[in-house]
Formats: sequence, structure tokens, C-alpha cells
Amino acid sequence: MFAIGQASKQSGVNIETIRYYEREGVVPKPGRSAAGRRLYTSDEIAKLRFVKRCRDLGFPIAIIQTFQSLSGEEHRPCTDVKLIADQHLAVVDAKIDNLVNLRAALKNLSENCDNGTATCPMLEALMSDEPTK
Amino acid sequence: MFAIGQASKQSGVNIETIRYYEREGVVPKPGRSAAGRRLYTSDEIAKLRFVKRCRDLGFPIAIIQTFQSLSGEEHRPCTDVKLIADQHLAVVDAKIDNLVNLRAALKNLSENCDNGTATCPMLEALMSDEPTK
DNA sequence: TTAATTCCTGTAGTTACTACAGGAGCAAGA
DNA sequence: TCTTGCTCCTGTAGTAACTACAGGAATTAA
Repeated sequence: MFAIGQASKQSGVNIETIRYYEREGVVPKPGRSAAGRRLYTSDEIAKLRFVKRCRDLGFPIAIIQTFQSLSGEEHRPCTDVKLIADQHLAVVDAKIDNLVNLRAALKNLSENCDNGTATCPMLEALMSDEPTK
Repeated sequence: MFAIGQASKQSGVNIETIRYYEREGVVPKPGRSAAGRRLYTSDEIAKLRFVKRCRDLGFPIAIIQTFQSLSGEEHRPCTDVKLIADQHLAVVDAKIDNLVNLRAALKNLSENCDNGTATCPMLEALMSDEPTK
């Protein structure tokens, strides 16, 4: 059995975040010592690690909860999991596209912004009536 | 003079968001009609459009406020603006890198997740003791 | 005149945490 | 044994940038 600090180190999840996950029901409530301190089993720490990995992949918490209920089911969850993952992949793709466009616009603005004029061309562009595109 | 609905349509900023910007001091408070309704000049709407454009480029509100104070100054703001833009560009680049890596990991997991086994390889990978990478 | 639309203020909810405040338990050295 | 320092506890509030009501008043169109 491990105290919350150990659980944090082993899972990579911040202590405050662990307590937050417990409040929100993302992970089950651990047992407590006589003095009321949380005590984690290795399994519970593995669950924290699972949540952390999913979060690092950008899955929202609601979806992680779906994963957990799927992994406990009888019928093979693979199709469901893949579907969710692929939907998430599409979201990530859209985000990347957006950021790449944004980056181009930003770079374009920035590159026209070093000609030493009194008025900044970048601010002018942002304030003008023409759409930036 | 335009009511808030008009200002919203012309600037592309949601009505609730316009009021939020006003509360937060992102844009100046407009005048009011006798009955207390907000009335916007074209200049004020242009300012909303400016904020919208900056937000669409991902600039946080605090930085937009810096832009606005810079644009009102005597000394040429171009250098300052370019510096901020380039810093922001670096942030965007880092975000893109992150997402591209994440995408690869996600795709990798997803592609191994269609072999119809009873246990989902993707869930297994996320739950295993080995780091995902 | 009435119905539909727009607008008002003020408050609370969203996401996923993070940061206290104020207090108590615990382990190790002098 | 006492003290020092670390860890832990609960509960609350803050973060960013909105969004979503509730409950009511004004305006516009038919």
C-alpha cells in the first residue's frame, strides 16, 4: 500500500490531480489509513497511469470513463474503442490543420512587420476592413 | 449607431462574448440609448473585429490588450509587435509538434486495434506497464 | 394591440486542473 | 522526548475564454 505521494510518483499524476480525479469519479476511492490518509494498491496506481496516458493522448475525461467501462465488458470492446480513437484522430487532424493555417497567417504578418515604419503593418492588417485570410 | 445584435453580425463576435469583452475591459464601454441599450459606432465595431481576428490567430486576450496599447503609442510599435508575434509563433509551432506526435501515437494504437480479438490491443497498450511511446 | 424578437443584468456552468489556507500526522535526528 | 520538516487532510477559489440560462423590459412587425 502506498501513500498519495508515492502513487503520484509512480503514476506521474500530480497529487492535487489525483484527488481531483477521485472527486470526479474518474478513479475509484482508495482505502484509508487509521488516521484517514489515502492508501493505494498497485492496481489503483495502474489505473492512474492509464488515465494519465489517455490524457497525454488528448482524450477528454468523459471518453476515458467510457474506455474504462468498455474494458470491463463481456462483448469485445475493440470496435468501440477503435471508433472512439478514430473520431479523436479526426479531431486532432482538424486541430493540426487549423494551427498550420494559423501559423502561416501569423508568419506572413510577422514577416511584413520589420520595415521600420512608424505604423506597424501587422497592426494595420489586423485592424483593417479587409479580411485577413 | 448599431445595437448589439448588429455589432455582433458585423464583427462576427457573439453577443454574449461582446458583453464579456466589455466586462473584462477588452473593448471600451459603448454609449447607451435612453432605455439603456448599448449603441455601437463603426469604430467600436472595428475594434471588436480586431479582437476577433487576434483571437482567431490564437492570441490570448492579455496580449491583445498589449497590442491595443501599443497601437496607441508614439514610439513605433513594430518591433514590439513583431516580437510578441514571433513568440506566439513559437508557441504555435510547439503545439503543432505536440499534436503531430500525438497523432502518430494515436494512429499507431488505432491501426493495431482491428484484429477482432476479445481483448482490445489498444486498451491493453494503454493499461500496460510499458511506457507507450 | 399583440406577438415575436431583441435586449438587459446577474449568476452559474464549462474543462481539467492548480493553488492556496489552515490544520494534523509522521519520521528521524539531537 | 522534543523538535524540525515533510507529507497529508479538507474545503474553497482561481485559471482562460467564453457560454448558457433566468427573469424581466423594450422594440418592432403584423
